[in-house]
Amino acid sequence: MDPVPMLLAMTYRAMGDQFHDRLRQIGLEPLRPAHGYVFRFLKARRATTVDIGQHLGVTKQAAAKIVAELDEWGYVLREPHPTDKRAQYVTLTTKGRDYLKFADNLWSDLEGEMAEAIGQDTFDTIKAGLAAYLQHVHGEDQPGLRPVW
Amino acid sequence: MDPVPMLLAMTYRAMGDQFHDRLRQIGLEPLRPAHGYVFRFLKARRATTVDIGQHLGVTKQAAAKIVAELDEWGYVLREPHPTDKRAQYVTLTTKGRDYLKFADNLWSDLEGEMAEAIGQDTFDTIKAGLAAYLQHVHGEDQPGLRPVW
DNA sequence: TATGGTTGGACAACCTGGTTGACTACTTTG
DNA sequence: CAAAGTAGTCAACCAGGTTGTCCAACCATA
Repeated sequence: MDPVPMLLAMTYRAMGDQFHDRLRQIGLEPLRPAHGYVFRFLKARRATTVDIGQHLGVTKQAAAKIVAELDEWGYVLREPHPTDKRAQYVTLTTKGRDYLKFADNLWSDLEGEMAEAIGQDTFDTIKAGLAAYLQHVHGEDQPGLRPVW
Repeated sequence: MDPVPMLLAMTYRAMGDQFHDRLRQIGLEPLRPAHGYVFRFLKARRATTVDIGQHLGVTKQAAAKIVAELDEWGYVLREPHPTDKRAQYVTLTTKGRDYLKFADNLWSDLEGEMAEAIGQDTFDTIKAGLAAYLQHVHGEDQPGLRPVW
């Protein structure tokens, strides 16, 4: 039997490919995973480019490129920070929120299909088990590990 | 709760980081995941560069680069194909087999720690569940999806 | 058995998503 | 109020892939 990380990677790819294909079928431009992470992050909080880089675990320069793309495509916009003249808050536009909502629905469809294929109990155990493991290794704090230069 | 693919990715990264760190601690050069895939593939069969690319899901050119590295570092060697003068079989050296053995032990250590953290039953269910899901989406054949130009 | 299509491998140019490094403008702190 | 730290940008570079092209060898078939 393959070691768990290989199973994780293969499952991730299998689900990701399906996600991608269905977005394309519907004619929605398939953004990259990092964009999804950003949307999900911005949904819950106001954040600067540096915050986003921190969360993604990449440098602020890399984060800036991603934000610039999303801005250009109309998914986010940058507004001046109320108190810090250097900084900008990045916020989701309506287009961004709609995309996220759509993607979330699609993810739950795919999760549903997975649950159907392997059994709801098994599915639930997987989800809870992985979450518990992450809790165990990371404690409370989110992954963002690497320094943000 | 995060959608399953995010959990998969985060767990993958968490385990991978630990794997990487421990290899470094021991002073073994940490190869990239792709190299591990190649070792595991070569353990079971004799294969050409094209076969490897097929299995990794990358172009034969990309596969050739990886094989060239592994050759240079002494983990594999290329021998003439017995019947096809164009082709070469790529085979693991002793160094390659030792590395794989060591890595496999490390993986099972990490799996053991995961099982301890979340419970053996849960761990077993995750492993079997993911395997079942992959079986369901891919059928018998391994992932190698993209065309090998 | 000659021939035309296919395949393994190599070389080169290029693309993408990241990195480091340096710099400016602003903020925070001692 | 000076010194250290931080948000953001620009630019150069790097790694790991991609296309595109080619040659030599293979294979099917007429």
